[in-house]
Amino acid sequence: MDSPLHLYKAEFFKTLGHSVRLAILDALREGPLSVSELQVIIQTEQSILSQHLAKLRAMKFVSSRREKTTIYYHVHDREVYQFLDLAKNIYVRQLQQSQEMLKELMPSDID
Amino acid sequence: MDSPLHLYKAEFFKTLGHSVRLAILDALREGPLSVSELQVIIQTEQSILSQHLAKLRAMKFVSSRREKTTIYYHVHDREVYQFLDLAKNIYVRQLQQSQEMLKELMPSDID
DNA sequence: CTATTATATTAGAACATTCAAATATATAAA
DNA sequence: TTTATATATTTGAATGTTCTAATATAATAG
Repeated sequence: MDSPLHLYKAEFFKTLGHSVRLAILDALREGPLSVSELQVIIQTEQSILSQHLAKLRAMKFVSSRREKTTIYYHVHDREVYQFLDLAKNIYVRQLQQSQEMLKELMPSDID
Repeated sequence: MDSPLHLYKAEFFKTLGHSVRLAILDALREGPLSVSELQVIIQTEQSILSQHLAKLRAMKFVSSRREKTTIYYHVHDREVYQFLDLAKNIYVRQLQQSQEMLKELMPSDID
């Protein structure tokens, strides 16, 4: 049951399971950005950003190329955006459902 | 940057980031199954299975209904399968790429 | 060479997740 | 009731992840 492939799949999703890493992928939607450009957008410590980039690199979500001292990152396989958008459909529905449950509970009194 | 929605997205992916939970979703592809049926398929401790089912329930990936003493689980939103299949395309390509890199390194000698 | 800029890596503390075992709950049958 | 069966929850130890701070590397300019 816990075949290497199952474990790999789990790693794939774990890699996406962090808000900073999702923010990085979002930021790279329109094209490559350097680490310092990402730093401005994502508003996070240099070393934290680098660590998260390392995880995305390890899982081949992103690749980098150097230009003088600047390193530019880009998304390796643009299909991830289709994938992230499909995910969005699903979790938006999940959230809406929670909302509806809340509304059903709320309207009368708070108890 | 770390808005509640960003954090929710991350939780969504984290929930998928475990081989047992992925195996549960896979097992439920063809329709509902009881916990004991899942236990046979996934070959895991009762309490561990229950704990993972709880996480999938919390994130609304699955719902359950009771029939006498048996509890049947089903996938809440079948679009997750489209989504999981898209994910598969992506990580299979990622794996292939790693394979190619390995082959490029191997053929000559081991050093 | 040395200093500077950009980025990466490492080490350890803080925090979160998972697992295993024990216990709890819910239903039905006897 | 009591017992049996199916599943869920709780607790603490083991393990894994993230963050912070410090240090390392790589390229260039001076």
